[in-house]
Amino acid sequence: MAATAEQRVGFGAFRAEVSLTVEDICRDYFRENRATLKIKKEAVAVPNLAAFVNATLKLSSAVGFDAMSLRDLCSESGLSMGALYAYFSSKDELLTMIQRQGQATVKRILAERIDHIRDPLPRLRVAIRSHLYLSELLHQWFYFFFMETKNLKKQNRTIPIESELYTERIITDILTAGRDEGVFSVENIELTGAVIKAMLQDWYLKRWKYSQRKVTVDEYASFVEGFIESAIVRERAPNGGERP
Amino acid sequence: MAATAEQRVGFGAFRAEVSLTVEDICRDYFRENRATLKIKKEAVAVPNLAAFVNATLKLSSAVGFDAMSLRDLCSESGLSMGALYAYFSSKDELLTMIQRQGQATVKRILAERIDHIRDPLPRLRVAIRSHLYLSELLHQWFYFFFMETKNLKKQNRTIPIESELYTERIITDILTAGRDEGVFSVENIELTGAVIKAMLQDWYLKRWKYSQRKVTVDEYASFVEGFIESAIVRERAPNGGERP
DNA sequence: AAAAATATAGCGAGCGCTCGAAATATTTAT
DNA sequence: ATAAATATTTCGAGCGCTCGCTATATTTTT
Repeated sequence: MAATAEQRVGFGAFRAEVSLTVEDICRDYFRENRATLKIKKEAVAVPNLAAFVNATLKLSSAVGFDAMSLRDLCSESGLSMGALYAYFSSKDELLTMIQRQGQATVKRILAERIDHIRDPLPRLRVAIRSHLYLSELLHQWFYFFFMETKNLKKQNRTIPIESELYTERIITDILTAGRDEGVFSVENIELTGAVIKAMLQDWYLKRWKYSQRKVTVDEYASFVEGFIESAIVRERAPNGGERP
Repeated sequence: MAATAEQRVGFGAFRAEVSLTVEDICRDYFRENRATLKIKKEAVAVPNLAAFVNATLKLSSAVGFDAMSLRDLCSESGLSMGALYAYFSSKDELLTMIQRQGQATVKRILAERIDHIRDPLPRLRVAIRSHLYLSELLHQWFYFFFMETKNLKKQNRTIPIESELYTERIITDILTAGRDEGVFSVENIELTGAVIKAMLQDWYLKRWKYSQRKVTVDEYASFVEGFIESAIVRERAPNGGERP
């Protein structure tokens, strides 16, 4: 019961509320692409898609997408080469699917989380926490986005760039609103947004470091919040960095 | 004359003072490994090593080290497969050489730059600027360090990890000294060091973004300095963020 | 029995790497 | 000084292997 209660705040609450699995993301993909997919039955397709995606994320985080062979991928998935090519017409399509579905999911959830919050300070806090929590929940996806961008074909190169700028834009829009309302003191909004983004990214790029030091995502989130606020918040209330 | 004068401060001055070329780094490598290298004459070996290293950095920043074929590497270098294997016994040895020599060079220059500065605030400033300037000067090397770590064999995996922690340690040691002397107000030194490192890293990981926005390394350095100091410096002098 | 899904053997291409010969530079002999 | 002998460096075609991918046979579902 104590454990359940603890999960009602911070990352635990976030995880419970969004309840997002790889299968969910694959189901979206299946339903959006029913027409063109060779495999017709959802009950068969979705678990198999999830198996391929999970195996891809696992193997390519170990050796990189390029170095991952499709034979290894199939044996990790428990399926065959033939099955793989019934779902994806090429290795590149597999890569593109993971990129597109992942980015779209992240974008959707981020928007859902902050849309209803108006005041700049709480909005900034939720944006920061949501990004960190999402990257914790979908750690392998985030790592994949960053590391495998260079393997994308030209037509898809813009997706991760847009995604990077989209997230940064969320931050800078909040900073602008906060400055206009007089609650933030920000000299250079563009660069402030960039370094906030860098801090958020470090959480999934250096996971080995933080998990070795036993830093939790909630600790990191609180720290980053405090660090940013001490640099940009005009007047701090006595408990400015805390929430009830 | 005006251009020369401008180079006396910031990155221009740094570049002039350290005057570091790829050939210099290759010369170090040649002299340290004279005994085991097949090619004996320095005047022959050093330019050819530099040609291979330059070509490797260029091609692998475009497609990744793994995807770079040795045939492409040779034609980019203007030398043959046979020549390549007279200098490196395997593709992996080429990778290891670039990692080791690069990291050692960075470590050496960083130490040279800060060793003589005692007071925490100026020491922190020089550490931050030196790291940013070095990553600007050796941009391809830094990018290579980060992106190609996963391709290293297990025996060399510890090198980039040590290097990451070494740089972070330089920062956290300064923070600790500054706190002890009462000039810094830092609650969590470990995490503060980690996010400072993240900001330094962003400069070479997102070069496309900053060059597109026409942000210079000196502008970025000044901003990061100011951002960090507004979060950790106890009392700021009226011109606390500026230098004469 | 027909349709849908999966399994497997095999293809051409491109990979890292090797090796004997060719080219070049240096030393020795006359 | 010149030629011969030797040492050093460079070359590139070819080897074995694994890759992404496919054609076809087999199994499972309806």
